Amino acid sequence: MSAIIANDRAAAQRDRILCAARQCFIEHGFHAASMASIAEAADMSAGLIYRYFDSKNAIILAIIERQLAEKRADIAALQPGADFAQRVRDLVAKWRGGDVRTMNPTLFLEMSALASRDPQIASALSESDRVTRSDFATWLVQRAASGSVPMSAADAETRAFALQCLIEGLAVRIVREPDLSEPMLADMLAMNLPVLIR
Amino acid sequence: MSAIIANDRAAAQRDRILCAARQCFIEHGFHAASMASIAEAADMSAGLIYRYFDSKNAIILAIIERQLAEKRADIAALQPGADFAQRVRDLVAKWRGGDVRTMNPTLFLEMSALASRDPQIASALSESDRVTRSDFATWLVQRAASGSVPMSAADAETRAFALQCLIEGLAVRIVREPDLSEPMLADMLAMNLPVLIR
Amino acid sequence: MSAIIANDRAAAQRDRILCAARQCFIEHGFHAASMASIAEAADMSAGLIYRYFDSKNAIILAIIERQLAEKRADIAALQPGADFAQRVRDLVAKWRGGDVRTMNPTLFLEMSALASRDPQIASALSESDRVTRSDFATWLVQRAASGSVPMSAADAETRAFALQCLIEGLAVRIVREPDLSEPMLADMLAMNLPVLIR
Amino acid sequence: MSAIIANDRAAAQRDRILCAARQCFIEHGFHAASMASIAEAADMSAGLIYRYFDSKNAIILAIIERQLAEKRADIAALQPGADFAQRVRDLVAKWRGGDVRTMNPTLFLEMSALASRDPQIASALSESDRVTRSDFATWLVQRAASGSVPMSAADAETRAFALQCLIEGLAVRIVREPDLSEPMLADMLAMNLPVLIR
DNA sequence: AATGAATGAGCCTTCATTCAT
DNA sequence: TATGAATGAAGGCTCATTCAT
Repeated sequence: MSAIIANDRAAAQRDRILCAARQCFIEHGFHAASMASIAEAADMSAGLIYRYFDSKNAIILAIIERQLAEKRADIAALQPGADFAQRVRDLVAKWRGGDVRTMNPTLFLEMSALASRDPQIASALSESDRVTRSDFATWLVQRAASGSVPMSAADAETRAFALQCLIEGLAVRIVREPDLSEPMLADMLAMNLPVLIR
Repeated sequence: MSAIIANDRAAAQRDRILCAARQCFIEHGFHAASMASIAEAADMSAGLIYRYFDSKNAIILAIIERQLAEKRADIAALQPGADFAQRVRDLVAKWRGGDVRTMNPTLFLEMSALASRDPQIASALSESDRVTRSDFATWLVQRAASGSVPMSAADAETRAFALQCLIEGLAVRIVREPDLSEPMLADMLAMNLPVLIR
Repeated sequence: MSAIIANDRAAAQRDRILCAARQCFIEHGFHAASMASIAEAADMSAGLIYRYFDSKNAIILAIIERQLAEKRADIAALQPGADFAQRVRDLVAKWRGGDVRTMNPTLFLEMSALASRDPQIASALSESDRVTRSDFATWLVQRAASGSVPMSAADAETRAFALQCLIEGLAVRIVREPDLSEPMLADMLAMNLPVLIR
Repeated sequence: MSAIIANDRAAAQRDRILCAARQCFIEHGFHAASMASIAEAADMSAGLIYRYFDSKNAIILAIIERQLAEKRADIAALQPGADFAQRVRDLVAKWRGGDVRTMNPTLFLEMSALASRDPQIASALSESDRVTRSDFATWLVQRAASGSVPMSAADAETRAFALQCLIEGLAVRIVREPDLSEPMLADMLAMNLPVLIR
């Protein structure tokens, strides 16, 4: 049992570090955030971090993996009858509000940029995105099945793909134009979501 | 005329530096690309770069500004009858092909991420995006006017906004899933573009 | 107590750095002395210095402040009956002998030159000099009071001023003519000091 | 004759450079003044300076030598009956006024500090000071001879030495306390000069 | 488990100096 | 004679990482 306690402690420490790192990465970017700043944010010594992570890069990787896991969990939790448009609007609101638990758009962009340089990150992201899209397509098919008009798997995949583009494009927009007109955003979603998810 | 030659040389040097920097930034990211690596790519000494740019930051800024100018020029060159879907497909093809002249998707992501930390970059990007959207909306209105169904300015703006999201989301996709299924991409565009630009 | 030890260590490190820096500054001048050379003289890595001082400039400032404090302490320790002429001769002997604890004449000149460029140093020096002069004038008044002929405050200040000039001029001399004739120096002091301090 | 013209031109160029360098050295110090700044102040290209001087160090040396020559000329021009106290007051006034032609006090301090590092400069300064002192002692002897009380050579030398200390000490004072009380300065000179030069 | 002192490599930048023109 | 582009060597400083305690 002491092993479990120890493990729990280790997990908690890792978590403290990852949360602190996330904050620092969002604020300064992966490269500009120093281990010292992460240590300070995690309220521990810089040296201690290396007991839980091999390197700064390992922290980045862990953050990315955790992010992907959360995304997948979100989709798995989708109810067939969910009001998807509302969920997207909520998501964007969280982005704009700087919510701590949701994927941070700036971090999302940096993570993505990193993928074109680090093969490990690249395959993690592309695999995750494929799975996510597939999960979501399944959800679309089931939702359609419960309605009057069924949807083919291929059609669902294409729509899932379009939604990925739209939502991620929205993330880019939020970062580049933080004070984007709210009504235009709502109009845009109202115009596109019904077409896409039916 | 010797002044022109001199100016030409200076302009050529600046250009050499910017191209080299672009390559380095794409390969390693803004922060990880060292002035030394840029100098090597530009085939000159590191010190010489400072005759043409005040700092590494100034180079980043110059690249961003040039990128924005090109984007705007592209939109200004749009013909009313242009086959927009085709153009988007071409654009994506260029992204995938690593075209040197088009906006590089990875660079685009880093630039965007940078905006959430550097106010100067932030305002440059948000201003540029606003202008671009407005220009494109104008193009949409004119195009619609030449057809049977006119389009309100507000509607056009919303559509332009949606297109920004779609295209930039596509850029994200290309970076994260470089070997995305080509047909799915075509299907997606075929499904969405007609709705958006009419 | 471990805190005290830690603080002691930090203070000792700061001291090591300041001593090393002093040596380097004397040998090469403020500007020509590199952080690397200071680090080597202090037998530590260059990076470590920055744990104890914010910048090279901060080191210069610390050295200056320490120097000023010591000067003031010296004057404060002056006994009313002190043989001042002897003290000046001792001082000059220390200068010539390259004593490590006394104000180094070369450093004194560089510090002074620096004052005409750095406002912070300028005000530190001018303030210190004013205080030093005032302290010394007080000493002169008291000394005169214990004798038969009292001395006015203004008179004392003027004499203190003259002594500053004389001693600092002597410092300049020692630097510019290191092998100045010892007897002439003694004669000069014998001729002037009695007039000045009475 | 064209050779003479050429030489004149060369001399004029050297002079332009030295004046510019002097300004820069005063403003920024020997080390901090860049060749580029000197070139700009001399209104010529940086490269051209190297046609007239071997190196930055050579410029420093030339300035020092010129300074020494001027000092000696000043003393040689002293009239036996000159009001020396007045001359010293004038000198100090020029220092405070930032006169361009007189020896600049800050430069004087830097030059002196340099002497403890560069043997060439060291010997130039010490030789010059010795000669200057001797010249001035001769002047003192002659002046005394024209009065009622003759002065021995040794006595004159000691007094000349004392004056060097006093005046150079004054230079230090002016640099360190630019807004020194004018009356105190006058009092000090009135108290000391009569004793020294008789 | 935890600290934080210490290192060393590397970064951006400056600048004296050279040289083709 | 004159320019100014170009170089290369430092220089000050930061920071990921290690290690004695």
